[in-house]
Amino acid sequence: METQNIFFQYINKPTIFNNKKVLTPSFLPNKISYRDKEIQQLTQILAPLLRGYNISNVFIYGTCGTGKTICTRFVLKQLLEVSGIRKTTPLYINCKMKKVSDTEYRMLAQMLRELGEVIPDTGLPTDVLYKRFFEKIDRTHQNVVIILDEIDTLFRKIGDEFIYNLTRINNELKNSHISIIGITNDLSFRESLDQRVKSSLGEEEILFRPYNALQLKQILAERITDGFEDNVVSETVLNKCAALAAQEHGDARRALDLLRVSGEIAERIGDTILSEEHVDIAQQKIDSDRIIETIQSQPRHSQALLHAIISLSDSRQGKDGWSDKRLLTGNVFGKYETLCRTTGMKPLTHRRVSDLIGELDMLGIISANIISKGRHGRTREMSLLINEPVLSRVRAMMAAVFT
DNA sequence: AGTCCACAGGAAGGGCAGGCGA
DNA sequence: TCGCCTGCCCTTCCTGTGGACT
Repeated sequence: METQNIFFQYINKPTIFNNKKVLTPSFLPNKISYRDKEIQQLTQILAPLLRGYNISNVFIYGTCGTGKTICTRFVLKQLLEVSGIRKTTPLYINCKMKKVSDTEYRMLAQMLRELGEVIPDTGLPTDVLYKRFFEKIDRTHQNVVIILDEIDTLFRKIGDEFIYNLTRINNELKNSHISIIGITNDLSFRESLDQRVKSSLGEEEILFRPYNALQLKQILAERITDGFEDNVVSETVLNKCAALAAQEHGDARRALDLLRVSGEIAERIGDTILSEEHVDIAQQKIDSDRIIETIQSQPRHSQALLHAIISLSDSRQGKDGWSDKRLLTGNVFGKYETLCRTTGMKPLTHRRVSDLIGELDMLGIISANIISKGRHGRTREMSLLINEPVLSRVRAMMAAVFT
């Protein structure tokens, strides 16, 4: 008897998606709603490139999911379609990516790789990388537009010297020009910049305001038409996704994620129409997945540290008043050392663990504030920012890793 | 007012991995 | 192949800090 391929059931199964790509944040539509003014501003700034003129650096800011990145990509795509006197090359770098923008070396290496160069992870002096980068650009007679997404992260990690070097180098280029488009969610970021960087980077500024629920609804409706089969998404579900995302400061990316994940959940359980329950499950799943992925990508010692924090936090539950189990650096470090010993790991030093605590804080997994206990010294008091039911998933993950 | 604690966090340096050039 | 150089991760050493305690 002939055996059937195990994937047949999936091939023949009817899908509720028409084109799932349309529902991903990376999809670039032909038209972007409610951003005409911002697109026009950016177009005007970039337009001189077509005549071979140099352009100003641009600083784009606005909260999460307000269309900063997609509008920038949209305008650059349009620009590249109309060839100008001098070739334009966009270099897109997401500064939040680990192992990409942690150091000056890695940033330069990433930009050179985007330009087609082969660069080792380590071994070369940083000034050699600078030299190669500028030679490469100058040799090829082009306008390089460097888009630094989440530029605030870059500044926090490696300071402003890198950007300052990039902006200053235009004086040395004979045949090419570098422009920077800095994108950030952090509205207060610009105020914290060094004056000399501020003056060179923020020559032009564009502010993206959050979408309201009605605008989000319209944006979603446009994507639903292409993304889903007919009559899969009801008005009620559309309203719910738009309303939930509007609560998240008008985050369109969040709204799209909600829709797509809701669809995936419905499809997996064999439903042909999206319901509000699918959206509820999707909302939980998105939050949960983001945290789990972040934790999984951490080095083993960071995970052990988090495990120690969760264990301490658990054993504190139900106790009234502050006991010696408070999540203070000393207690957490003690627990971490014990955990390392039981699992055969060599514990890192107090100094290093202190930095790891800072990193977990920056990732939004824990909150760590410096407090003074007077005569009993200064320390950091931590609290977990992960709530149930995600915390249960994290506990299970930790148990699997450290037993 | 001075002391003291328990760290925070800066600076310097060691070990390792990897590239370069002779 | 080998010595030298570099970046990265980590340790070691050190100074600074805020507020309770004396």
